[in-house]
Amino acid sequence: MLEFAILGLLQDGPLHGYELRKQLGRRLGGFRAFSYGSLYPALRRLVRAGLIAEAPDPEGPGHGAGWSRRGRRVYRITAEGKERFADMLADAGPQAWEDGSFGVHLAFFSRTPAETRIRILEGRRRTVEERRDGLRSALSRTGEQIDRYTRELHRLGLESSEREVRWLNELIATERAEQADASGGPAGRPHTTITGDDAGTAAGPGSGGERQDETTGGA
Amino acid sequence: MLEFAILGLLQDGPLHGYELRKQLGRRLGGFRAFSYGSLYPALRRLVRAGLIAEAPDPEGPGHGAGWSRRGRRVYRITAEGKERFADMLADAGPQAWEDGSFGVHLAFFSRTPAETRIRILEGRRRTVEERRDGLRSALSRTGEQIDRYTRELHRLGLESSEREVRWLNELIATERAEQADASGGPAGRPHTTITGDDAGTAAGPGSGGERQDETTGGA
DNA sequence: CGCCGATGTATCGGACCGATATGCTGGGCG
DNA sequence: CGCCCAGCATATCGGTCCGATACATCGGCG
Repeated sequence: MLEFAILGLLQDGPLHGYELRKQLGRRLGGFRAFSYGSLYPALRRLVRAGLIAEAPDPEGPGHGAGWSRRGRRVYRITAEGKERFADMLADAGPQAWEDGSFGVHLAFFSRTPAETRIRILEGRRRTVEERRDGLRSALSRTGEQIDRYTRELHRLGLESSEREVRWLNELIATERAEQADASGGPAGRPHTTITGDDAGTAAGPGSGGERQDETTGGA
Repeated sequence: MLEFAILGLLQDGPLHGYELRKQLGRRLGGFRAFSYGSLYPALRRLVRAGLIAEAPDPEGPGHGAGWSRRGRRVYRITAEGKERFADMLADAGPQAWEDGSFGVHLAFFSRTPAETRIRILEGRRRTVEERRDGLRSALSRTGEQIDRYTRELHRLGLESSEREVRWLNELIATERAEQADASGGPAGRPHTTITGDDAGTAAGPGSGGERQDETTGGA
C-alpha cells in the first residue's frame, strides 16, 4: 500500500521522503499516516526494484543525483515505475476495498480507469453493507444482556456504516452518470437507474450535511 | 492491545482461542478483528508471563488441564493476570485514545474506574476534534485546485469526526451525570439521561462516525 | 551568538496481518 | 453404512507498518 502511494505521489514530480510523507498525510486527511519507519525502507525497496530513482535536488546546489544541500534525497519515478503503477491502478483486487486500502486507492482515483473506479466503489459498498447489517442485527436482538458501552460502540459503528453507504451511493451515481455521459452522448442507455439506493432518506434534523454534488467534470 | 483484550475477555470465564477471537470480534463490532496469527502467540506470551494459565475444558472429558476433546486449549486468567488487567484499566496512557486502542478500551469500559473513563473519553474527544479541525480548514481553503476525490474523502472524514464528537459528548455527559449522582444524592440511577451538554443538536438517533484502520478507516 | 523549532534521514524491536498447513468432528446424503 | 464437506481449532511464517529513538542541519529570533 505504501509503495503504491509513493508511486502515485511521485507522478506529479520528484519529492524527498519528508515531503512525501506530508503530502500523503494531507491527501489522506489524517486517515492514514505512514511513519518514517515504513517510508524510508519502502523508498529503498522501490529503488532496488527500479521503480523510482534518486534525482538531483532542484533547490540545492546539485551534485548530480544523490545528496543535496540539506542532506535531502530526492526521488523521481522511472518509466518502469509508471508502468507498474498503471497496472496496480487497473488491477485493484478485492483487498482494494478493505478499510486500510480503500482510502489510499480513492486518493488516486483521478488516475484510475473509470470502470475500475466503479468496481472499487461497489466492492467497498458491499463490504460496508455487510458490516452495517451485522451491527444492525447485533443491536436489534436481545436488547438487554449486552454491555452498555459495547452497545454504544455498535451504535457508532452502525451509523458510521450507514453514512458511508450513503456517501458511496452518491459517488457511484456520479460515476455512472459521467460514464454514460462520456460514452453515449445524450442518447445513452438507462444504465444509471438501477442503483438500489436504499438509503434514500434525507439526513435528519440537525446537522444536515446534505449537499447535492455538483457535476464537476474532473478527471 | 491484544493482550489487554484477552485479559479482559477471560475475566468472564475460561475460553479457548477460537472462541476468544469470535467474542472479541463481536464486542468490537468488526471494528477491530485480531487474526489468529496474533492471537495464538499472544496466548503463549501471556502463559509464559503467568497472567493466564491452561484450564480443563468443561465440555471435554477432562484430562486435567491441557488438550481436550477437540484439541482445544482452554485458558483461564490467573490472580496475577487480574491484577495486571486492573492496572492497565486504571493507567490508560495517552495512546488509549488513538484510533486502534480506543475501541478496545471502550469494550471493557464497565470494568474501568469512572474517572479513567472520563479521562479516556475526553482524550479521545480532543484527538477527534483536532482531526476534524484539520479537515475543516483543508476543505474550506482553496476550494479549487485539490483533487475532487480527495475532497470527497475529506468530506467523509469530516462528517465522521463531527458525528463522533457528538457521540462522545453524549457519553461524557452521561458519565458526569452518573458520577455526580453517585457521589451526591440518594436518588435512583440515571440510566440513559441524555443531557445535551455542548453538543448543540438534540440527539435523535444520532451519532456515529469513527474509523479509520483503518486502518484502517471509514473512508 | 546561542538556542530552538522545523527539516531531514535513518534504524530497531515489536505488533499485527494474511496466507497457509494440518487435523478433528459432526451432520447430511446416497 | 461409508463418504465427503463445512465448521471448529491450533499453529507457523513472511511481511508490512508503527513508535520510539537517534542524530544532524537550517533558519530565525532575542
